[in-house]
Amino acid sequence: MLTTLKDVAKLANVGVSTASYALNGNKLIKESTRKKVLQAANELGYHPNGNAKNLKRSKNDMIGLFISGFTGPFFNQLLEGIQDVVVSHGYELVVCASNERHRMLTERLVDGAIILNYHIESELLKTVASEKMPLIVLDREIDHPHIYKALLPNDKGIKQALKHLEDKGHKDIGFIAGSTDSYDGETRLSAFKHYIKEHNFTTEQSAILRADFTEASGYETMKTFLKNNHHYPTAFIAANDEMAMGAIRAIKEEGLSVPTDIAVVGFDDIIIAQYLQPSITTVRVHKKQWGEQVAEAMLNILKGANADLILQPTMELIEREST
Amino acid sequence: MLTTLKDVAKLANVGVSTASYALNGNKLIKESTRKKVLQAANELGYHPNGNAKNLKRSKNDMIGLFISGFTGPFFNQLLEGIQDVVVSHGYELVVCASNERHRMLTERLVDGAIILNYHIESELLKTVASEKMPLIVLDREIDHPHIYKALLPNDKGIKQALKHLEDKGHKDIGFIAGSTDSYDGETRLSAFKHYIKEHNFTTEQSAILRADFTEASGYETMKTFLKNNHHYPTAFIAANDEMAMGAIRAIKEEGLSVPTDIAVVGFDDIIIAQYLQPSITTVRVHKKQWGEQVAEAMLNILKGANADLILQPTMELIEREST
DNA sequence: AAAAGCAATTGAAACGATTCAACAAATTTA
DNA sequence: TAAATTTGTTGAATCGTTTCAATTGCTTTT
Repeated sequence: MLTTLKDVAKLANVGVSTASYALNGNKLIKESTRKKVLQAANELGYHPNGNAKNLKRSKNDMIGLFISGFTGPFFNQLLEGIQDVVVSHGYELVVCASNERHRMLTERLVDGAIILNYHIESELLKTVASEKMPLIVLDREIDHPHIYKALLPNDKGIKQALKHLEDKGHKDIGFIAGSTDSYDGETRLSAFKHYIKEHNFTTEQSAILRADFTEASGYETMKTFLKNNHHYPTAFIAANDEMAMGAIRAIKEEGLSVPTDIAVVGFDDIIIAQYLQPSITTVRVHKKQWGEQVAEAMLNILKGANADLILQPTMELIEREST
Repeated sequence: MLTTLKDVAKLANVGVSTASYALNGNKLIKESTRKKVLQAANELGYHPNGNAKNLKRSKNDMIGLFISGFTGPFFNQLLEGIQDVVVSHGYELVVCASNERHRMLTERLVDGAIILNYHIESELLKTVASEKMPLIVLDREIDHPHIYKALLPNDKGIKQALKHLEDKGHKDIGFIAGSTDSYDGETRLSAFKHYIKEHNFTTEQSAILRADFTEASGYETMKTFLKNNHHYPTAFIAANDEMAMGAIRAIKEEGLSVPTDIAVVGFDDIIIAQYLQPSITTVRVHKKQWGEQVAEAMLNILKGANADLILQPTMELIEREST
C-alpha cells in the first residue's frame, strides 16, 4: 500500500499527530523531532492524501474553471489571466471541459468555480452554489446570492462596430451570428438587431446569417449567401473573428474584394486577426484582463470581501484592412 | 452546514447505508425506497462530497494533464484529443498549469497523470508514480516502472525538413532554437546538429540562433542576426512555427524575400501557419492524434492492460510558400 | 410447524488526514 | 517546596462517504 502519515510517524517514532504538526510547520514541535519526521517522510517518499486532507479541512485551495471545450483560440488568453492571479494567491487552478458530469464542480472538489460552459445548466449551478462555494458566471444571466456575474459588454462592442461602419459610409450591413447556445453570440446578435432598427439601417432580414463560430461555418454560410443573393450588403459584422475569416475567404473566392466590395468586422481580436491578408478590423475583447478581473473577484469573495462589484471588461474597436 | 448523506437518509427515513446504495443504483434496494431517497436528495439539493467519496473508494475517476502554461497555440489540439478520449471512457480530465506545488498531482487527486511541464522535476515524478498512479511523460526521458513515455520523433521531423531543403538545393542552412528548458526544442536542435554534420552541410556555428519559442523572440533574434552578419544561410529551420513567423517578419523587414533570399521551415504546423503570407512550410505534428494515443494508453494502463507500447505519433512535412 | 432461503435494510468500521483536549515533563514563580 | 506555567507530545474524535457483515421480516421448502 501507499505510504500514509501513520507510516511516517512509526518510522520517526512519534505519534501521528506529532508527525502531522511537524510536517505542517506547527511551532510547538521541537526542531529535532521535526527533523526526524521530515527525514522519515522523505525516506518513504511520503505525499499526503489530498482527499483525506481536504475532507478534514473542508477546503481545497483550488479554483475551477469550467469551459465547454478547448477548441478555438479564444480561451488561451483568458486562461493566462486567470492562472496568473490564482497562483499568485496560493491557490491552484484546474481547468475542466466537461460536458455532462462536471464532478469537479458538483462534488465540491474546488473552493470556487468560474463558469464559461453552456453545457452546464443554470438549475444545476443553483443547487451547487453556496456560501462555501461561490460561482462566477461568464456566460449567462442568473440570479442567486452566491452566483456572481462577469459578463462582456457585447452591446457596447456592437455599437462601436456599427459606428465605425457608419462612419465609413455603410448603410446596408449584414450579420453573421454564431450558434444559439452562446450567450455572447446571442447578445451580440440582439444588440445588432436593436441598433439596426434604432438607426434605420437598411439591413434585410436575409442578410442575418447563422453559422456556428468556426472558420469553416463562416465560409460555408457566406458562400451560400453570395450564391443565392445577387444583392448583398456592403459590410458584415461577424460574431467572432473565426467566422469573419471564413467569410472573407468566401468573399474573395467569389471574386469580390474586401473591403472594397464588402467590408468585414470581426469580434474578439484573436491573435491571428492581425496577421491575415487583409488583416481583420475587429472589436477587441481584453481577454487576459477579463481573466485577471474575474480571478481577483473570486479571490476576494473567498476572502469574505463583499465583492458584488459588477465587472466591466473593456472593449475597443481595432481598425485594420478589412474595412 | 451543507447537506450530507445523513441528512438525506433522515429525510427519507432510512439508514445512511440504504441511502448510499439507493443513490448508487444498487439493485438490492426496493424501487419504492429508492424513489423516496432520490426524492429527498433532490429536495435538499444534495451532491455527494467528492473528497469523502474518493477517499473511501481510493479512486477519483479523474485524469490530470499537467502543462507548463496556457500560452501559445500548441496545446489546444493536443487537449482536444485527450479530452475526447478521456470522457468517452467515463473519466474526467483536469488540466493544471502549475509551476510549483502541483498538488493535484502530488496529493493524488487524479488516478493518472500526463506530463508536459518542464517545471516538474523528474525526481518528484519518481516519488509520485506508482501502481496506483501511472504517469505518461511527453517531455523527457525518464526511467521508472510506472512512468511511460510518449515522445515525439523530432529526429525524423528534422530529417524530413533537411531533406526537403536539400532537394530545393540548399546547402547552407541555419537553425533557430527555442528555450533550453524544452525537451522537444533541444532534441530538435541536437538532431539538426547531428544531420548537418552527417550530410556535410556548410552551416556555420553562428547561424544556429537561440530564441525562446515566441514570435517576438524569433523576430528579434533574426533581426539581430541579419544586422550583424552580411553573409547569411539560404534557409533556416525554426524549432517551432511561432519563431518561424517572427523570423519571416524580420527577414521581410530587412528587405529580403522569403523564400527567394531565405527559405524558412517551421515546426508543429499550428493553425495560423497556413493563413500567413507567405504560408509556412512546416513539419506537421499530429497533435490531436498524439493526444488521443496518449489518452488511450493511459486508460489501458489504468485498466491494467500491459501498455508499455511505445507511442509513435507521426510527423510529416507540409510544403507551402516559405520554401 | 420448524428449517431454510431470500429480499431489503442497517449499524459500524473503514479511508487518511487535522485538531482538540489531555497529559507529562521541565521550567518558572510564589 | 508547592503551585503554576510553559513546552512537547499524544490518543481519540472527526470530516462524509462506501461497504462488510449482521439483522430483520417474509416466503418457500421439508
